[in-house]
Amino acid sequence: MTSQKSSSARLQTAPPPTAKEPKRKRGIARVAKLLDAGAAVFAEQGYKAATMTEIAARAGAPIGSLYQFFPNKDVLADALIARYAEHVEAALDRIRAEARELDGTQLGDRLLDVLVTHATERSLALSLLDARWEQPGVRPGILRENLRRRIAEILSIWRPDLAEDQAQAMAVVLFQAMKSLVQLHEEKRYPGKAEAIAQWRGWVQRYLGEI
Amino acid sequence: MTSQKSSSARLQTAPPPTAKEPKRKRGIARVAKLLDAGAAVFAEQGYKAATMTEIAARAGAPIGSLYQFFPNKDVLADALIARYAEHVEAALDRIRAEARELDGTQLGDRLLDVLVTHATERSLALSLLDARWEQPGVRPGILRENLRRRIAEILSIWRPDLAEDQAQAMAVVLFQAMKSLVQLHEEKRYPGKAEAIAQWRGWVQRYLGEI
Amino acid sequence: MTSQKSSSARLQTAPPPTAKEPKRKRGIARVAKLLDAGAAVFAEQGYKAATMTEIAARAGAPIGSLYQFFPNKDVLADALIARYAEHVEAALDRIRAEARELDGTQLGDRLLDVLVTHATERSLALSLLDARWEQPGVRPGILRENLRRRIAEILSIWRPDLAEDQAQAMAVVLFQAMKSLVQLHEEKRYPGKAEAIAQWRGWVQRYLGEI
Amino acid sequence: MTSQKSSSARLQTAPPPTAKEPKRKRGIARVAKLLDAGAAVFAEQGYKAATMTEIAARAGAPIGSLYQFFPNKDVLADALIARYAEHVEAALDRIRAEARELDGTQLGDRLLDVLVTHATERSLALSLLDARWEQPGVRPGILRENLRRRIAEILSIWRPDLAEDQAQAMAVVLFQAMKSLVQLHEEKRYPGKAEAIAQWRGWVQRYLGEI
DNA sequence: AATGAATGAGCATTCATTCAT
DNA sequence: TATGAATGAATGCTCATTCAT
Repeated sequence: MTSQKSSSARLQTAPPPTAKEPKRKRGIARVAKLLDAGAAVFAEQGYKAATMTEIAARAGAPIGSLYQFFPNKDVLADALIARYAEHVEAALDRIRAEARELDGTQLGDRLLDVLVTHATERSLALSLLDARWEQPGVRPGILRENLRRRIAEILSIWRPDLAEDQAQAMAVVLFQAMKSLVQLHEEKRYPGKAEAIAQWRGWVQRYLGEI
Repeated sequence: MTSQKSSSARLQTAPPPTAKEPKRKRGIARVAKLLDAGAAVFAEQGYKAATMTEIAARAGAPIGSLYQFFPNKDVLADALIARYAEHVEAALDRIRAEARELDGTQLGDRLLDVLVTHATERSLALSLLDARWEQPGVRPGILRENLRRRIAEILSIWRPDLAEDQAQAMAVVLFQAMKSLVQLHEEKRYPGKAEAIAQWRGWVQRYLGEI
Repeated sequence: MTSQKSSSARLQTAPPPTAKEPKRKRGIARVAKLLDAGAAVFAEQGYKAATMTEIAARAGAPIGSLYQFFPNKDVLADALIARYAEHVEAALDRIRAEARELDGTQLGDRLLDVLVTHATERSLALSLLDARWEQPGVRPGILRENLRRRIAEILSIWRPDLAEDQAQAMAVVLFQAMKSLVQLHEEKRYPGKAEAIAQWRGWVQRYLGEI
Repeated sequence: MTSQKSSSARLQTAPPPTAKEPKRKRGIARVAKLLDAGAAVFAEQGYKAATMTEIAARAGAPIGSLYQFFPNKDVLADALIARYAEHVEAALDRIRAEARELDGTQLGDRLLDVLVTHATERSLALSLLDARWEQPGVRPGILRENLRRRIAEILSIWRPDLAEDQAQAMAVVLFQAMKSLVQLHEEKRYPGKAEAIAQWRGWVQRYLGEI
């Protein structure tokens, strides 16, 4: 009575659903549109409030198409995280490659830019990196962990004499500062915004300069 | 968000629904319990995922009773914000009263503590102060604005020579730092947590010390 | 991300959903109507094809009401089985009480009547007792097992010298004969129906008479 | 069940969709595989729960290919019935050819074997011959009618002095007994299974022996 | 006034069927 | 002709809110 799918489903655990790679040109464009729409809606409304119907509508796609590629809401969210993670990790890798040649001010700037550029994804970042969402073993937590580790690595390359746990703690601080800057950017308009953002940057630069 | 379909709505503007003030002792206690339950559930699940039924259940109250005092979910959320605002504003007022006698380190500590103490409400704070909740004219934005203004006032009292827009920008930075510390606290457990929190505090103290 | 309900749900396994007992008069009547509608629709269309919407509509109830009492389709089906089981088991108990005084013809007739009377539930029986539906540990299988055991008991009381496994095998045969008679009754109209039903009865009577 | 909304349907009656006869060797093999897969899936899950996608997948064929030969689910089901009917009718024809030389025991055995052999199709038979499915003018009813008529013919040949309506009623009884034996076989495992099956056979043999 | 059953719009998801490639 | 992506109506189920008791 309980779900009972294909007979095999009773024996082997069904494979965890994953995003399907589009094969034809049309599909690739559509998946991109769906991801964009998903990013926008998740960012605006949060995971729970975002509706698959609205995401599909905003992508100009029928609901069935959305489900063709992303068999459920979780998978879509994961795909979004993965896409975002790629950007961010690539950016961090680039910084790492040149870390040795940067001074504190430069490194601070470069790190802060990682999350702040890509205006499109900035507000998604807020959702994705949010510590709430948490469910053990699920993506956002892994992403945060991952990013913090990469930042710590950059710090260790940058100042090889830094103790490992020092680098770790600093990475946490820096990562928080990076997210905070996004928050400062994203809030709609408030007195002192521009100046505050400038101060925040300066603050981070000094934090690294003092090492 | 407010759906409001009472037939009269077409003719006269219906009065905006508001939380009902409890009159008797019994009511006061019940409202407190409902608010506590609401805070807990909103904090755990977020606004959308929180259900009125669970909130009532967790308060040990019948659902009808919940609606007696809070005619809809929005009103409950607003009431939660208001209650939280009271705490926080009171705390800021206390700091303001003694601002003149504090040095940078002390002021930093005191400000940071404002959001971090009250462990119960800490994760609610994250929800409430989140820039994403935004809905034009709705509470969280007003609260943020309000708190930033008060912080600016404290700064002006503390360093009377500070230009007004300087104080304003610093207030934005400090408020962001305060929220960030809550985030650092609230995320479940991650390497470097304790040390990072300590560094964050030190960072804020220095920020104020440098003035 | 996966469902995440009340925080407790993460720790304790959520209690398996069960039918809610109606408390007020209105509810009792409504539940009865819902069960009748469910019986009709399940009987006509089978478990999978039956839709909750149609069941609610046929009971003249809004869908929400259906779910108020039967939190999901499985629970409704289980309740139906339970209701049916009660009738049938009671009928078998009555036969058992007088088994000793019956001759083979009488016992055969009485057993055959158990499933055939209650015209309303006759076609539900076909669904419920159907060996397909099967899913280990789920109701219909348990019901069949149960009924066969009771029939075997009746046989043992009726002819105390019967070996236990003899009684068991005979119970299987008789139970199958009982279900078959329902099938003979339920098929809409076909040549020879009345006479065939009579022969089937006679056949069963002789089967018991020969013991 | 047939939804049929081609625009032409409003003007000319659309020709009822039918299974397409495969022309080439490749097609014949593929159709056979599709039918096998269909039989398996329908048998396991029932008509409604079986999905065209799974049937195609299990046949290793693309879904488009399935629809090439069977323009909708009903047509596939009908084709399955037709294929099954052929087997069974052929088997009955063989019995008819030698009916005159059989005694009751032998005839009973031969008839019972008709549905019980072909283990693969046994559980499909349960689905196909099931009196629910009924939809006016649809295949399973016709098949049942057909089989009963053939059984009646066999009886008339076997005992030429049997009145026609006597043969008819007996055919109904025998056909029911044949289906019941399949049910006894198909139910997974239960105490007394083997012995009950033996008794059922004996019972049918005696039924015919008494004529 | 207090309660909790009743309501139904809305949500995630499935799947028969079509049709562009 | 053969394929499998695309489509959207239909399904099971939830939950804010109302209202009879």
